[in-house]
Amino acid sequence: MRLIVARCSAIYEGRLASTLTEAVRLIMLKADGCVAIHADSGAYKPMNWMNAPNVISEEPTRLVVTNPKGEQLTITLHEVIADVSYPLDVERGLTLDGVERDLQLLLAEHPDHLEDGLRLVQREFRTDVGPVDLLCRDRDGNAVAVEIKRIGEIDGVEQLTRYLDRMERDPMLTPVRGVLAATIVKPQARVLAESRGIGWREIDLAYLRGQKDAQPRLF
Amino acid sequence: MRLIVARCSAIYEGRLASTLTEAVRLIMLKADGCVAIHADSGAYKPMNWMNAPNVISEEPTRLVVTNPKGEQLTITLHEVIADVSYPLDVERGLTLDGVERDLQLLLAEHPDHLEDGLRLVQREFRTDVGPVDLLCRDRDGNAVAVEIKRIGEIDGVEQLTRYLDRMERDPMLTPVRGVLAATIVKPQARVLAESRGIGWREIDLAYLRGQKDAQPRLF
DNA sequence: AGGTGTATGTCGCAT
DNA sequence: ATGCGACGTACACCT
Repeated sequence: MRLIVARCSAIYEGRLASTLTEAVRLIMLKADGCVAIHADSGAYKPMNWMNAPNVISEEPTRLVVTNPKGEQLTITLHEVIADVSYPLDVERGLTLDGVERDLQLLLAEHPDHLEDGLRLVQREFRTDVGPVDLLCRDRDGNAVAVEIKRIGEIDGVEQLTRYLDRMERDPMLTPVRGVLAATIVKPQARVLAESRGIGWREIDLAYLRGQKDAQPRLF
Repeated sequence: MRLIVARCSAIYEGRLASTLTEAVRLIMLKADGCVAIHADSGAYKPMNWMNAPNVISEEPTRLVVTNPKGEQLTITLHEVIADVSYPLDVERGLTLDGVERDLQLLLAEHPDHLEDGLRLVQREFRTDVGPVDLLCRDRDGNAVAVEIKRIGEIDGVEQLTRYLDRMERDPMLTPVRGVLAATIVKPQARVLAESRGIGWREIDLAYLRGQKDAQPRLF
């Protein structure tokens, strides 16, 4: 990891064009060839950046970064204030918990949390427009397709609509109902879902976890 | 901008939970209170981060970052290799060129570039499933909904279809035609649009810009 | 390599 | 603040 603090300007030309006027900023050059120009605000997004792989050409007052797609970032160094390098460890240590996959596994274990009497048939049921998160049967034996999102938005309703459209054509499945399940279902997604006869349900992740923890003790 | 290179571990608890095992990484502390932990790969995304505003509590071997939403990042410092600070300039210098907003403003000024006799009624016309980029009337006085994209893909057709579906129900608007406008309209988007009776049009951004520059000289 | 779906997305702009 | 759409989205995973 090489860190350059410099008064610099920059031009990016690629998917769009941008110019960055002269100011003191941090330039990060990572071991994999990534380059990022950071200002003193905004943790996530650099002012300009180039993802690996890149070819970096270093001249006395310029850094020219080019990638195979033909995008180019040209950094002009007007005054270098610091230029230091440190070897960092190769990364392997990040684990996440609480993403959509976790929701899916929990609901697969407790489909009745969505609707009384619901039974799981298959997780990741394949259609030719993509996999449905959960295929279930309700208490009457009718098919129910469940689309799971961390946050339920219009996209999720569209996705589920495409699945339902395909599944309705399968005589083994039709009629199929759809349910959008998410920790939060946004208002516009509710409106769209309802207008299409699709159900929606907000999931209490903590409660579901409680169920999971409690279950083994019951037997 | 404070830069700490340290052998560290971290725990994030917020929208989800994550743990980061011990390794040498860069910790960025920005002037606005943002914090990011960067590994030596991936220009864009830190391993962990906290966006402003934050409260940062510094102890001898720990940094605890808390935001008003209750999210928390706890960084344990096992060995500090470097800890330096630099004052950076306040940022003001980034300009972009060629994005959707430009297209929208230009087409709002020159709706007739889309179709002869087209007049603008409203930009960002609101429906309950989101705003339509341009609401226009054609030479016969019928409503035309225009969805603008930099690159026209299937998503744009889906979006416009949703708007049209809602707008058709409004007696003040119906019948409504749809037009997808983009600098490039991809083949699949053309096919889907046509199959739904939606028009599409490729926009010459340079020509539109010329129009804009030329216009004042005409009067 | 290209397409699809997720994201602690972030960011800007609207109500 | 919340809602919503765009983004040089990035990124992982699949065919």
